[in-house]
Amino acid sequence: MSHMGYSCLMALDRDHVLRSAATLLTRKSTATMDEVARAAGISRATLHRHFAGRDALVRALEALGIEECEAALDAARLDEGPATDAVHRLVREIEPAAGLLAFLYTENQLFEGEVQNQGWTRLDDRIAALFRRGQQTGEFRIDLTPAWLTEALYGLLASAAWAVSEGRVARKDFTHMIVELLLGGARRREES
Amino acid sequence: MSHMGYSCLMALDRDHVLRSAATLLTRKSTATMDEVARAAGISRATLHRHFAGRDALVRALEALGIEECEAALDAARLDEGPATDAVHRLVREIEPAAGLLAFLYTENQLFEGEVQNQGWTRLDDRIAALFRRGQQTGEFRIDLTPAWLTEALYGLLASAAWAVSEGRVARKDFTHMIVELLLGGARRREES
DNA sequence: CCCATGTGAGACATCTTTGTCTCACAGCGG
DNA sequence: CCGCTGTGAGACAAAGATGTCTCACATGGG
Repeated sequence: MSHMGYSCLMALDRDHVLRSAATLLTRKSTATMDEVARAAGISRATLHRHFAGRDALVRALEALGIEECEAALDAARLDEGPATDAVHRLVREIEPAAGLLAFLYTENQLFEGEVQNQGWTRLDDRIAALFRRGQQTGEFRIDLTPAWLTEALYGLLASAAWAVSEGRVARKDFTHMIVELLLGGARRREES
Repeated sequence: MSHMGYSCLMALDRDHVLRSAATLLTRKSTATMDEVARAAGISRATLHRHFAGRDALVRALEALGIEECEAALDAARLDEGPATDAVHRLVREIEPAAGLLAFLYTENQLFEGEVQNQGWTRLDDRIAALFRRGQQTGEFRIDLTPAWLTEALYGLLASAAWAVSEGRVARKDFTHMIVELLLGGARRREES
């Protein structure tokens, strides 16, 4: 059966292409289809055989980003233990996807009018639920809304991804910087 | 003298065009020159008479953004009083420019290779200096570098600007949300 | 009134990107 | 060896944005 060989190879290639595209577009969000193809080591024709067009590619990247985020959220076990620890696990798990996430986050600013991908709202809800849980257990303050904390998390992830890629901060500090700022803020804690 | 009438009108128009463009590009960063012109109530030809091309327009917007930030930093008197209060004043003063800033912040991610506008590094330095001062006075923790805090401030400003423009958070909470998260974090303070 | 200046409308060529198509070639299985 | 499949290279037209130019018009000052 040629079908099996076909679909397997295509699937592998498709995933490889997708990840190459993610890496490239993370750095240069305006990269052309030709550049994307070149970065994946294939020709533009073959790239078009995988993804009908640029829109399809971006939507596939969106699906990949959502998928990786969902996986990160699952791995972080947001429902278990103190919300504080859950946030820490979340950031640690989501770090590898931060670059892609930053690309999609800014990309989505253009889709203002269009339909919001259901996957994002689902992610938003899961993350916001974590913050809400932290508020209910008394770990988090209640004057900052879960929606804002979720948005802020995205912003910090994007900022940190860019800052790391430009060498302004060390990659190894990624999780620590985000978690500490998000949870603890810049103000020095009083010794208790 | 036709020169005076000319330059005065042009200067007024130019500023008006620039602010219209800022408003539009803040919402839709890929707006076309024609849309920019239409938004400013002028024709594409006239827009071209003010700004040689799209690059020139973006660079003028960059200059405007830098100028407004500098003004905000001046108005915030970063050197006076507790650093905590200075951060608060800074965010309050910079709020009107947050949308433009968000546009330029993401736009700058594309200029990775090119020369970094000296104006940005100057702003970065002034803001980082504020955080460093706060660390020296013992107000701020020292395990978060001034560079990261500066970057995080940009990220939070952009996130908040987008969240407000999409109605996910209330505009009146803008300053409070950013300042409280940046300084205090999400974790609830122990009652002292 | 007349003219200079700035403007709007639109035509136009150019450039870039995109999407489609064709053709030749390499690899692999039968 | 033959044929099938996927690929690369390139040509091609279409679309969109940009930059330039011309021309008619309005307006305001001399």
